[in-house]
Amino acid sequence: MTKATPIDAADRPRRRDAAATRAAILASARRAFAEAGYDGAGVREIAAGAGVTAMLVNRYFGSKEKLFAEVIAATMAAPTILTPQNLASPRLGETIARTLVEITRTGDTPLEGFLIMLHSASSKRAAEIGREQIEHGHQKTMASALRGALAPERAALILSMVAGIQVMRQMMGLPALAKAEPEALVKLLAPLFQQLIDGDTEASGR
Amino acid sequence: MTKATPIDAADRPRRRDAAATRAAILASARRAFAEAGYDGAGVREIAAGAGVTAMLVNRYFGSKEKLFAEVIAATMAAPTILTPQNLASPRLGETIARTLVEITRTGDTPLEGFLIMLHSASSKRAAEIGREQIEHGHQKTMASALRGALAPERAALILSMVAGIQVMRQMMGLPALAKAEPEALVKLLAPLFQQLIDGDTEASGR
DNA sequence: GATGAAAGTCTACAGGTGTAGATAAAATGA
DNA sequence: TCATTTTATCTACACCTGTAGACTTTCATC
Repeated sequence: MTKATPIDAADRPRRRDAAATRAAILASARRAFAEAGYDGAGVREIAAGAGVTAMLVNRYFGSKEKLFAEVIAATMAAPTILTPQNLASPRLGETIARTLVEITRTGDTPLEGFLIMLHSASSKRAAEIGREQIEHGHQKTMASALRGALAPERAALILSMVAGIQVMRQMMGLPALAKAEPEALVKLLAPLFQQLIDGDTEASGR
Repeated sequence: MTKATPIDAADRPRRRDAAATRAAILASARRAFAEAGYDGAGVREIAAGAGVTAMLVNRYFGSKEKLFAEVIAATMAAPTILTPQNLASPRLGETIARTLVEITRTGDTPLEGFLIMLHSASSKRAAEIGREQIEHGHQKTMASALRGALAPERAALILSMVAGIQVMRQMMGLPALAKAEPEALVKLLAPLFQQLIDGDTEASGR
């Protein structure tokens, strides 16, 4: 046998380097959390993925909870489809839809933070950490960029739709979505997103 | 203090009744799974909620996994907002939106099956059970009731939106949604659902 | 009232969890 | 080359998990 099941550059007996080890643990944790959620991913498993021992994880991050918080913060900070500059695009609805469909098809990383959060939402503490990050990292940013009434609600609904699609397509693997023609989904979703972005119609009229 | 924390009719030393005990366990399990998910809810906890011992749970249901499957089947079978007869309504979009908003506000039971599934989606086995139920209990029913092209995809997207709102409003507790004016959310959501129901616009035009 | 079956509980096990403290190995300084 | 500090591991501990087998209590029927 070669080794255990190491990740990336962790297969060679990495030279003692605190920063690199920390990064390796963070990367392994990110992957493990995305796959199994907060409760499902064990510290020993995360450590093994980074090529170290479980105890080192706590030594670097204090506790599993703090490690999770840092992973969430890191993944949420990465640029996603929901960046402010994207909000300037004219056909933003289609952009969001297309990116979302593509990401949920390939399981790409830009929305990994969201996925981790969804997988971990059953844990109360993890949900709390995730909500904080979503609220400050996405919802408020989007809301301030949207014009018109009910901006916070509209922003939150956009995030809800993203979350819903991720749940059904990536987590549940609902065949109708998982095997759907990507372009067809984009055509269906684009006007929905656009509608929430514009916030037109009877949003003001009572 | 009265007793421990029993449920419903389990506070009085229930007369020995297999059917009633089974039902009590099922009810307790339903509540526990909805709150903590498959992994989060323990057999002992479920049993305590029904006023029995953990071993009795396995005696009645074989295993935790089988108990979960039965809970899911029961909650999914209950009538929800997504029933076929509702699909005949003219302003169905608004009906769905209003019901969804109301249910996610009060935490009412009609969508509890969905909530359980979302909380349990991190467990692979639980997700598999849930997907099967969703697919056959909702998605296919809806799809066959929808007219026009891409019916399966549109049905799945409606379910995705329901799931997304539940996640953000009930599980994450995103303030912008949790504290939003119900009627405002309905006004925002109704046209989105209606659009997926009608399936009009450029769905056919390429 | 005794008997047999049903309903429920007790004890226990093997495995897993996160984490604390002491210990070993490697790198860096003198 | 020796000493010191950093980096990483070993051992261990409480606790919790789902579940199996033996045991005790209650009920219904003869």
